[in-house]
Amino acid sequence: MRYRDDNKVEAIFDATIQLINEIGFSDTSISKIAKRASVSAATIYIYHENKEDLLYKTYLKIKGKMSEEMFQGVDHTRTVYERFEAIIRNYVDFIQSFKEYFLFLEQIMNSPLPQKWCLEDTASQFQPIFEMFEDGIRQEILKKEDINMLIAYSILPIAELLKTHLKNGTMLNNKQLDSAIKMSWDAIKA
Amino acid sequence: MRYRDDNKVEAIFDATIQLINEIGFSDTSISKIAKRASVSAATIYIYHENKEDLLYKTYLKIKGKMSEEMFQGVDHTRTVYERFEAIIRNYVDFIQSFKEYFLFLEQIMNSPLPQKWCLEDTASQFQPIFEMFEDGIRQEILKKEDINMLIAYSILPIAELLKTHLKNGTMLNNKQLDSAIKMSWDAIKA
Amino acid sequence: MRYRDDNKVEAIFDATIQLINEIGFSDTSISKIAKRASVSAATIYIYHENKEDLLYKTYLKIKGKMSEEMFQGVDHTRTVYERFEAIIRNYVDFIQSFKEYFLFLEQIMNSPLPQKWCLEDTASQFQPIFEMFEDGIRQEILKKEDINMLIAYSILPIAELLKTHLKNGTMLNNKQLDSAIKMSWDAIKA
Amino acid sequence: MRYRDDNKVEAIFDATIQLINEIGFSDTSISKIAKRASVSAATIYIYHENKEDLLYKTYLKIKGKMSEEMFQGVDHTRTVYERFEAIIRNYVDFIQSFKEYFLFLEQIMNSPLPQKWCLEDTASQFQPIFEMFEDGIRQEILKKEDINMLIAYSILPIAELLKTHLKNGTMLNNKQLDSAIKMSWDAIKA
DNA sequence: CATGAATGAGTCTTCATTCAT
DNA sequence: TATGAATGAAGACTCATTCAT
Repeated sequence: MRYRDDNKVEAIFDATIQLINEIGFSDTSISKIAKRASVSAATIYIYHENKEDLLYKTYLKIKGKMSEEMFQGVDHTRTVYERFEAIIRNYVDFIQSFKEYFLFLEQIMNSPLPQKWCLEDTASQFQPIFEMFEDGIRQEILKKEDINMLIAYSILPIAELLKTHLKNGTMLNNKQLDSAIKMSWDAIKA
Repeated sequence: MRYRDDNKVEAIFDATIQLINEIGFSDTSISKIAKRASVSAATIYIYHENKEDLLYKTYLKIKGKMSEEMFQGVDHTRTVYERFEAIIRNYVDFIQSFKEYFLFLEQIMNSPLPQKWCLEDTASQFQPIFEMFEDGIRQEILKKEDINMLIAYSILPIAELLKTHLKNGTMLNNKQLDSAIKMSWDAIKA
Repeated sequence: MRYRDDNKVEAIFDATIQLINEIGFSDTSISKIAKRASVSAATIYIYHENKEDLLYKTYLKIKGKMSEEMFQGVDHTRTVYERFEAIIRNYVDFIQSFKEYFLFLEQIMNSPLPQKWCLEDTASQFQPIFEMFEDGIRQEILKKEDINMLIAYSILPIAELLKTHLKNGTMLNNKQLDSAIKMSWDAIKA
Repeated sequence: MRYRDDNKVEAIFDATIQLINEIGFSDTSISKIAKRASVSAATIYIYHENKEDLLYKTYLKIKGKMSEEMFQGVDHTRTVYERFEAIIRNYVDFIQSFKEYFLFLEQIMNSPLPQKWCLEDTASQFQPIFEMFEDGIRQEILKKEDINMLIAYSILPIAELLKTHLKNGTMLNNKQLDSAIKMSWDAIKA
């Protein structure tokens, strides 16, 4: 008996993300993914039940990677602001290091797929964000608003900004990033 | 000869938006659109060169509708803050009145299609936003930041918030909207 | 009541021949013909029952034109050889003056369409050829062979030769034509 | 994996030729070919890139078969006349044994397809004919004419004659064949 | 584990034709 | 007479998926 060939699995994962970013959802077929991954289309079905399952697993893997990167060095011993800044800087690093992952996620999140998948479960992965905001509210450092609102005003604008930069092929410099962090903080601070 | 039937054109437009929102890009086929619009698939090709052209025209039409709604009552005689609030409230009205249009746009904007279409031209439709922010900066009311940044911190969070509400089937109440507007202003004011 | 518009009829006729020569049978559609003829597809159905009828009428018209050209100045007062040479020279003139007609005919004649159309009737148009050969045989000037055979050895080679020239974009010069006529005569003379 | 099924390939080949001869170019569709070959339409695309590629490969295969048959027993040790007669008799055998192949070729050669395919390369397959004629001219046995002309007067009439017979459902008897060979020789001999 | 072969169902698109004007 | 609109049927081709090896 032979073992799971992680090279192939990885190649399929990469090909999927690349193609969806390059040509979009509706033009990305299993056979194109297979070709890009230098693998037979049938091989994909060894590791994934069907096309949607492939997308879902790809999505989960990226989301995992993202939360992993996002919360490095973020723990309860730090102040709310320290955690806030660390999370944002980690997020920016993630987006810039794994552009394709990020754009893939954006595309998925704006499609009807998440509805189909009932995605509450993944929320748990982002627990540290909720905790940080809750701590901030409790300590009266942050505005007493719904946490989704705090996210929408502090984290999402950063993502949006980077998205624009990625699409224009430009880079966000340190000064701009500092400004952005300041604006995020201004928007949510009490 | 028969005359151009605008009902058919409209039905195709509606069906396209509905289906893309319901089942997503890759599952929306011309024949499904035709069926939903109670029209022959061939009829679609009378009014649209091909599938992508159909999407593009649909996109343009919605974008037009959106800018039309967004700037009602917004003119240079108003203060920066008045214009700011009006635009945001118009935008919120648009999103809530034409949920499907909004979600369609989000889906398009996060796909690789816009890159293909080279969309700078449509920026002109949103001139009033740029003017408002430029005026605000000049009058030292607003932060001296890149305008994309101001947009990312004041307008997009609102969209994001509403997106969440739409997907959850909840409504944004007046109090929440007032808070949001305040947060937007806090984020960008000098 | 309006009258038959011969310009339109002619434009359709021309467009049909052009397209069939350029892109072939299977790629020539009514709508392409209509576009080339600057006419609505529906207009074609005023003058022709259906697509096959269009082809058939086009074929007949060309065949008529061809026999008309081929027998100019050919009558019983001339000797067999005179008639023979005249017919061949007329035929060469026809092919060179109306290349498209000729190539269209060749294409039709090598398709299964003639079988469908039962084309004995058009043979009568080429009566003078048969008479000439019959006279030649009776006068023991020509070989006592089946007339189709005499045609195959005297007239068809000329057509074949010109076909090659047409496809290469070259011209048959007078010397070559004289040689060809000599070879034709050698092949069939007693 | 499953192995390449040459029966399927052959069935597709046969079906293509049959249909093109029976109903012509424009009515022969991939799905009809598939049905006739008892194969899924998709299977055709495993072996052929597209419809035109299918036609082209079919054409090449037939042309190969034809040259193979045509030059059996034809070599330089034979006299020019011996080679001439052998080639013609082989050709006649080929046409009568593989009527469908022959008619298919005629139909292709009179369509615009060959122009698209730039067919000089296949000329090399028919080298022995050119060599025979060149030898004949050098030995002053044959007329000093362009070789295409010699072909047009000696070989093509035979093809034409057989075409007529095939379409009428009649057979060329030995006496007729002998006459034809004599006429061919008369036309080209010095 | 891996894959080329195979296919029914589906894709987008064009077809020949008719109809209302 | 002339034609844009309309469409069911069919076109070529690709899809996601399965199977035999």
